[in-house]
Amino acid sequence: MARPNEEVEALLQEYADLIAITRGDAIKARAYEKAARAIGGYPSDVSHLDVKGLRDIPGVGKSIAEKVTEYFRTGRVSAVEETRSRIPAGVRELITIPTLGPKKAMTLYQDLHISSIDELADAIHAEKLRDLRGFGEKTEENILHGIALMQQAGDRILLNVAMDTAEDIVAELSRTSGCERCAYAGSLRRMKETIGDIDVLVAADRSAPFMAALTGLPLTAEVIAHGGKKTSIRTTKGLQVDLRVVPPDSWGAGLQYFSGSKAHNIRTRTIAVRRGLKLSEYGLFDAESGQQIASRSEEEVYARLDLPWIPPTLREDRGEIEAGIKGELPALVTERDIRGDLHTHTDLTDGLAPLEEMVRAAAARGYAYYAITDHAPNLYMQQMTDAKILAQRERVRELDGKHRRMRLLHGTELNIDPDGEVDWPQDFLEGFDICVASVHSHFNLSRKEMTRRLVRACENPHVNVIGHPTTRLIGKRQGIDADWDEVFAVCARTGTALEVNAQPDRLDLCDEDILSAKRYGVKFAIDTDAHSTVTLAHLRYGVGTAQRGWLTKDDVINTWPLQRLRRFLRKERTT
DNA sequence: GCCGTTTTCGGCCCGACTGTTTTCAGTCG
Repeated sequence: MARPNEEVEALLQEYADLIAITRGDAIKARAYEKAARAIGGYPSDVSHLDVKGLRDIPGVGKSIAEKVTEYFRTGRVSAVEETRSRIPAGVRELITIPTLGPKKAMTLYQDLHISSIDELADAIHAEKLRDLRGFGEKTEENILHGIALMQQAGDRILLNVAMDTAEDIVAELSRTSGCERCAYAGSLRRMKETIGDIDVLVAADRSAPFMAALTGLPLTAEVIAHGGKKTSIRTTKGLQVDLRVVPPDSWGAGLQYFSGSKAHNIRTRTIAVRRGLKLSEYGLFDAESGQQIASRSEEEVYARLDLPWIPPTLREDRGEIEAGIKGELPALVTERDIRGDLHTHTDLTDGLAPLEEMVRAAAARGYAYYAITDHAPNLYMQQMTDAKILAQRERVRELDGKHRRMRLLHGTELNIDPDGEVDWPQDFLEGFDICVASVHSHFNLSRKEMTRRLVRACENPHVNVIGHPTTRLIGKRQGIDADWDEVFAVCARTGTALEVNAQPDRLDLCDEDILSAKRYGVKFAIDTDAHSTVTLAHLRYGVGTAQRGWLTKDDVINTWPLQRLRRFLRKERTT
């Protein structure tokens, strides 16, 4: 997707943050935030637009359009530079700590000259915050907890950020002459939820041109190591990329080796050793004679170990070797199996694109059906009303089947309140084709209360899918605490699907929870929760996560034909 | 800063919760 849009989004968001931190006009800050989001979700490349074209984007007026063109003309925006010079970058970093906002960050900077997360942690431990107005014991505790949460994610970055960079690099190296094969490997190929560094593999006779191509990329900020077999760089975003070049006839062995996981590779190497073989990144060899037995493709390497090819998303030593030996590997769900998205938003609530645009973009993805599920009234900021949702339903019915014969489902994303109740009474819910229900508040109930809350939502005859079930935000918020075994059992019993939310900072349920839930016979919905046409493409991350949870097509309700899906959506209600 | 007009200024997503205060500021969804 258009990278320039993301650059501008980040820049405008930064400016909005800086305005908020410097106690500037809050409404102005919000205007920049809104424009940032609009440009981030804008479906075509904004670097090709002039001021007039930019102003056609909702939320972008004269001032912001001029800043955007200034950015593409000069690589910088003077107004942003000016504000940056007054506020160290570390102060902005402070507001990424959950519960710490712009006001507190500015107080910390002005009164204690704190301008980094480390300095803040030190200051708390030295009890320097005690005298600050607005800061108390609990605040210190919350900040430290927030910092701990962020450190748990460590230096790892979200899947989509790594994927964008990796795909750029692979595309670039593939164009380099002499390239026989090129792919990313490592945890990215296994679709782990966060990525430490990017591994890229090239098959070629000569390595030098590829090493040079990598170190010469515009995104390369620093060369960490530069050799004949391996080169490591750090990107401008601080992400490490390791490139390895192997001879073409070692491609399969190299890809297998560098895809990992470590635990999986230990198992495959042990199997090799037991057979008098040796497995390395260069191939499978006879241990005694050193004769090369297999190496050209992954399939060939696995086959000589009497294993079927194992999909990378399963390679975690979580039973895939045993399943492979028995010929019981699951036929994993793929992106192509998905017939429709069942959780999406429009600009009627907090989405960016109007209904028609979302529908058109969904149809372009080849979906057979598509659900629109805007927020329900209890999420107050969304200002939903009965009249608005019913008017939307009329328009959905009009558009049904009009784009590539794609069928439309009219739904909503309900809010599960602390008692497990949802926004609308049963007779009103009856009018929806599908209801997703999610937790959006009261994250800190006791385990018992939270379990009861989710169980009651599942028992609601109109609730079809529990959206982002744990509500975790990777690196930001821990998931809610519930007796998940009980919840999974109730989901299976009531015919309530659990969502695999594909937003890269959610991936919720996560792979391990999916594995647990599947044992109870739960069904799943892989949804994007898209708020723009662009993010419909995040589906792949949901599919990757589902694969890591060993899901097959049959486990996932939105791979089913519409008729079967509709039967599922009726739950136990008899009609 | 943007938008949409009753075209040139007034409104802009609203309410809950938390922790700090002693009546409310800050953060979040």
